[in-house]
Amino acid sequence: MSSKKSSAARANARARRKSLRLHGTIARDLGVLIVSGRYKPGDILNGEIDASDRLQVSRTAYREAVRILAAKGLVESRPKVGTRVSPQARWHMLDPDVLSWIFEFEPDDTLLSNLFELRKIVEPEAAALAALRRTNEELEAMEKALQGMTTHTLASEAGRLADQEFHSAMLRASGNAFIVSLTSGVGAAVSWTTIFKQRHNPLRRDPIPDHQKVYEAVKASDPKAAHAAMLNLVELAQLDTTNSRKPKIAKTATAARS
Amino acid sequence: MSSKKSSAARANARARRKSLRLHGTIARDLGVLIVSGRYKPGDILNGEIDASDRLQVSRTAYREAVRILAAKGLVESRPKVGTRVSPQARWHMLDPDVLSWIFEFEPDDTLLSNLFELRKIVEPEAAALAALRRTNEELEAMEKALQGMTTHTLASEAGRLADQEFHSAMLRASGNAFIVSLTSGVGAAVSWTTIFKQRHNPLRRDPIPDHQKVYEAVKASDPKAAHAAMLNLVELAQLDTTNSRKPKIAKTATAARS
DNA sequence: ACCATGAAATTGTCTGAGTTATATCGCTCG
DNA sequence: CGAGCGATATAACTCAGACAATTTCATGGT
Repeated sequence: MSSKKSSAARANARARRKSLRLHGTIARDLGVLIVSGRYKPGDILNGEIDASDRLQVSRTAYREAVRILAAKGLVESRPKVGTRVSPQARWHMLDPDVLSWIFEFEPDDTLLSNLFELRKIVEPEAAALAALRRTNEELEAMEKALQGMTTHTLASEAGRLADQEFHSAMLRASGNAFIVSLTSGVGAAVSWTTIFKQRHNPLRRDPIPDHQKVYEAVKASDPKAAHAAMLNLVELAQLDTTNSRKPKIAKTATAARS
Repeated sequence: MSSKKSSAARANARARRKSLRLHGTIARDLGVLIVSGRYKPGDILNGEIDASDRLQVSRTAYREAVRILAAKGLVESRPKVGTRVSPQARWHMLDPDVLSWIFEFEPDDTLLSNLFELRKIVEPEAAALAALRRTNEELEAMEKALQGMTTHTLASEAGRLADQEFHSAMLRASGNAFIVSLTSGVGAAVSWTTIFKQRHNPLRRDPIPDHQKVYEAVKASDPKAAHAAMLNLVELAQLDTTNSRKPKIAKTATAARS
């Protein structure tokens, strides 16, 4: 009786944002615990029965959550030994969910700079490819995104999405399916950049002209110029996030460890 | 009665290689059907009951398989509508499993050249970073892999693994977690290169000296030289796979795009 | 023409039982 | 004393069947 009534309440309480099912929210919760370091590689999760019991969910839901985590390389489970957290090298760091779980809290400085490092490697080349291969359709998508960035303020939700869409369209225009699949990574970084800037840093300069330059180069089918403009754009974004951080001693993980 | 006896037989028959569980083999089978184009984006899979019935497995196992596919971006399932194949842009192309499913059969020419395109972008930069950041441990791993490539023939399983390990160690030495997570992609390409060469193409030239050059540059902490040597290495590998294929109409993506 | 209401279909969740794989321990044998 | 081998315990794995929740779609009322 009581279990039936509380069931709906619990489910509602869990499914905060988005339309996540129960197994989805469990996967997300566990995933965040793992990528945030609360569970460390090598650790063994509680058995299915204990864990599902503790979370007040059925073993089915818990197992499906674990399947999701395993599919993303975060855990590995074997009979008789249990489900253990995989070493970080096996994690699918560029998986959109893993990435969003990492950015759920203020991410590690190292990880953030690593992400920008990859962006600086890939995005300029992607822009160069886009200059050679873009279709008119993709070009229009970029232009539309640019317009979105001007009409809405950049700090707003709509502005942030427009920024993401600009970079996303650029990757799509590269015509390379593997580069396209890096969209989520770029999006996470873009999103975090604006959020961070909004919180800690007054608008340093208007980034729209920099975007415009990339667009123009792609429109003119000039790979070299597109490469240079995109590299410049990403470097500026990185400055906005990493440069002016408060020199905190140890806010999160470092202090809690050992 | 009969169901119990046949159960073990069926499971055995499915779990061909590796220690895949039932849900794993189902996920793999469905995944291959999707990435190979047998199921196209927008298609809706049979309902859980029909599907699990057809495959002679429980609904639980089938559902867990679908969870895996959903976690990799291949499908999306909603109540009342069903489980539909996602557009290719949402697939996690760099997921190790997705990649291996793609390479299960002779992969698409376009996809293969796209993968090499990404390698040519990332690996040289990774080598340059490795030249700056490598630890002695990682350097030793590279040297060990090089030795493995010389002692075993390259066409052999051991030789192929050594080749993969060389590139893997290089990415690890870049010190960038996101670059490390691209290891599977590089590994798939390397693996496919040697397999293809073995099948279609007599050994064009000894690739070991080219590997050696990269290693020397990294050892000497010379990023520019490492970059150049790695780029050369990847380009030669690409030649081995793409160049001497039957001359279809168009070589890569350029023609397919309007 | 539009909005509300209900029914149908599909995935989602739960329960409890039985099965299978595997690490560990203890035994025997060399 | 060490190495191989078999029983055992423990975890994940699979199954079956029921019920709940969600969303689409049609239907009827306004």
